[in-house]
Amino acid sequence: MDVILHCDANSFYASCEVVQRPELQGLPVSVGGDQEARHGIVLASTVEAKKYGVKTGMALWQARELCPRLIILKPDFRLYMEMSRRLRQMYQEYSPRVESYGLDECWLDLSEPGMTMTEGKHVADTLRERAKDELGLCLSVGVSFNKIFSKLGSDYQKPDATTVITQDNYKSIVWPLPVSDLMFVGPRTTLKLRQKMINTIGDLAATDANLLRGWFGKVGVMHYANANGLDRSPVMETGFESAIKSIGNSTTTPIDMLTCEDVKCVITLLSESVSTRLREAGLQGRCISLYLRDTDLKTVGCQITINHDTALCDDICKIAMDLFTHRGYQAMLPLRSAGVSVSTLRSTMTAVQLDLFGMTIRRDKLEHVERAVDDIRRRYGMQSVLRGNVMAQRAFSKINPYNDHVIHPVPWYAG
DNA sequence: TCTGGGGTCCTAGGACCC
DNA sequence: TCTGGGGTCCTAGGACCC
Repeated sequence: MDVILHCDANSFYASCEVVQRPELQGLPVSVGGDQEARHGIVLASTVEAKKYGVKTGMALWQARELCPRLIILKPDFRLYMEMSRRLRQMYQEYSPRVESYGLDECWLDLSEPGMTMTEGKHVADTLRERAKDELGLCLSVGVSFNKIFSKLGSDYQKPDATTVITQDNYKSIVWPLPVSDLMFVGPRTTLKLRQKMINTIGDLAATDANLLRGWFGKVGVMHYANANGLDRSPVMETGFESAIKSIGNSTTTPIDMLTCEDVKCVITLLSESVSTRLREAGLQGRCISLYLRDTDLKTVGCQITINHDTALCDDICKIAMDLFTHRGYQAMLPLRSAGVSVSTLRSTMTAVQLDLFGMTIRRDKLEHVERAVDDIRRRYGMQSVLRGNVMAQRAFSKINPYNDHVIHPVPWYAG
């Protein structure tokens, strides 16, 4: 029988902090993202903080208004990654197929001949006990016959609960829930569905699949299948990692970017981080994207595909700046946020064609220089080497996209 | 002074080639 | 010379996840 568990560590970031610092137990604690920028948000909160209405995604200043005593901590991703690793290690004792979904969620596939939902629930309860005893973390677990329903089950009751959704009871448990509870049904889709009088997952399940295809394309067909318990996407083998498709950094600056020089400074910093991360991953790419957000929060993105792969900061920065200047984005100044990313990636191991004009040699030299800088920065910190145009811009030079970025991959789209 | 940052996939239109 | 179909690549934008 197919038995799939979805384990969700409740308030993961905040809980990790409390585990490490027991004196915070019982106090309202939140972990805040990006406190240096103006619009830091709440990444996670303890139960005590939630009592005041503090929620994930809320601006930090709003959270402080709701709860003046709120203790706001800087995120410590090293700690979260370590706790995440220990959790996964525990899960792996129960299944050879443990698929991570972010740092705090996993699917476990217990399917095998003779397996039952009852046994699945037993494993779920055991995991919750062990997580509490051995790691100090609280889990909510969904047990079901597919990934979508097990995920829904782990959201159904929290914190610290197991929910079992079977072929026999899903119509009574799942169908009365609002459509927005279904994975991949976000705010926009919910709104569109509501306008068509489709409010519950049951309503969605009863809607003609072709109608949904007409409204939402192939994603609509996926919604139909998910609502009807027809999802059969596999839980990936432990250790499976999907290929990286893009590497990028973006940042909301401490003060608005007012001039082209400001923008250049920020784009330089972003490009340096992206370039270093590409080298670390052994990747290079040929599609360079620029993203900008102005003070009205209007965002635009543009991209260009060049005729060679690159991981050079020099290239990435120059091309991103070309996009900025040659497409009239100066008109968007002042800017609040900017991003640079590289996609259409290839492994550096893949052989490159040598050109006849010495370009390859020149690029090799540049790469040597950039690698040397990587090395110095690894040893003495990111600020140990700064470009001239960056050093000149005091307000932006302390932005550190490389250190701030969160390793938090969320692959898999059931489409 | 109102949602940060890092990703993935899908779609539609245009360009270009056969 | 004109027309149509099909495939692929590129770009912008939308939607979703944690």
